[in-house]
Amino acid sequence: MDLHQALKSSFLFSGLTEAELSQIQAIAGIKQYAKGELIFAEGKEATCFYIVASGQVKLYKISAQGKEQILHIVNPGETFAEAVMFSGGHYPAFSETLSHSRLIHLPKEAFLQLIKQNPQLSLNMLATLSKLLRRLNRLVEELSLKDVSSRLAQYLIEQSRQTGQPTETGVQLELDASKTQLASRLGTISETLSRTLRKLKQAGIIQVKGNLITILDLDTLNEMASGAKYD
Amino acid sequence: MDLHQALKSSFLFSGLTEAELSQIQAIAGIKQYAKGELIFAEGKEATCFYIVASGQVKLYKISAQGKEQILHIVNPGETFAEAVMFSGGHYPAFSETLSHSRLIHLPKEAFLQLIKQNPQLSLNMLATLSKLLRRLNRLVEELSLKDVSSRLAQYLIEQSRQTGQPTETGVQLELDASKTQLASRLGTISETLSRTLRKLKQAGIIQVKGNLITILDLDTLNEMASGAKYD
DNA sequence: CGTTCGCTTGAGGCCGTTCAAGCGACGTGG
DNA sequence: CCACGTCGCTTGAACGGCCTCAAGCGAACG
Repeated sequence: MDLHQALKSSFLFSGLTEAELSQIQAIAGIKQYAKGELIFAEGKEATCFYIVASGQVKLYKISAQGKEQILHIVNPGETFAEAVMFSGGHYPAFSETLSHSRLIHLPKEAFLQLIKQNPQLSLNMLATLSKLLRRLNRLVEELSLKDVSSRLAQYLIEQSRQTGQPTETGVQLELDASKTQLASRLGTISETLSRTLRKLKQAGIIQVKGNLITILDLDTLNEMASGAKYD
Repeated sequence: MDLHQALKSSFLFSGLTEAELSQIQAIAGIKQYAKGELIFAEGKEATCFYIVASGQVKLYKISAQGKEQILHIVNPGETFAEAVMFSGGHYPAFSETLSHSRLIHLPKEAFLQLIKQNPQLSLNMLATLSKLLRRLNRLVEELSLKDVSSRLAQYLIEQSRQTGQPTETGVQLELDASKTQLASRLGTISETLSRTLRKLKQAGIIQVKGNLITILDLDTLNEMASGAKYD
């Protein structure tokens, strides 16, 4: 996927004319990153925002004790750190590649000029930020009000909706990151995730083979995701 | 504060001409709410967003077990539920007045038209959403990575910066809501908050008199807020 | 073949919640 | 004016979910 293609495939730029895309392309750059490379640190001065052309990026926070909480995993075609253009001059979290990645970077000031001139771009950006808000809203809800089982159940359901393959026994899904990363995303640690998976497996709700999971009992899983207690 | 004044004093409408303000005023309505009144329920179809003219509003989620997590407390001049205009047709949380309040409501569709025609309004809205994102980012960080003592310490520090009064012994601040509400905002319950306050009091870090709190040892409080463990 | 890495499993402990009771302030009605 | 209810807050005891620490295991890789 080249720069032009990548820009075109991103939601943020949908509905723009070729001429407008060219304007954006003119200020964009692309760069390769190795796996596990730091893109920016929390608190660092923000100069640009990013689009993932290929690979995978995680946004995360770290506690004083070293525990990590993943805020978001960014997949190809998606943007991140958009919000730095409109408030605050510093990145609010850490960002790191999960695999070999190619990232398009767009300088903050130049892009801000384009937004001011382009109403459609403004509206797309508003929609993008709104979606982020909803996602974070749900993350807060999960962390504060639900236990690990609920969060895992909810994640499995969502993942199965997006990438699930029906099989004889149930819907099969593939974890989109390592179990350690998943744990961090669910606001817990790998040990606890491992135990929780085992619990669901022993209860006959799911089946686990490496990072392939088959949902055997969707009804019970739905109940758990809603926060009901499970014995 | 009348409707025109309230609109004018809101950040969202800063930098607009009188003519533009009139356009907004034309589609706005105002309504009185008693204390504890529900403004909208989570999942209800979203028809408009709101500005607080007077009073106080809480946005919150509720777990299946009945535990409440406050996402945000909205004060006069501030807006809420803006994001419903750009993504999703349903309110993502509950909303309820904390005191007798007057709220301006702006119908979603009509306001969207104004935004499309007004670049400055778009930019203001982008800035508003960005701030919300930052706030939620921090809430996630606190809930996931910090214990109750840290969260309380951070809250006290922020509150003292905003509304603190210097006294002989230290900075005095007033809790902007009941302790039960504060607990919900900090992601805990009133019992735990009560115990945590007592712990800080006994350690000589703060002094508590009703909802007046004096910070005696800001240095230690800062350490606690950063997430360092306290013995 | 040794090392590293991701994952799993167990034991132990802590933080925060749940359940329960008590207290003072406040408002209402007898 | 007092009795009684409610409400917000506090305190105690006990439980439980999740984290910490520690060890072991298989797979990948140099």
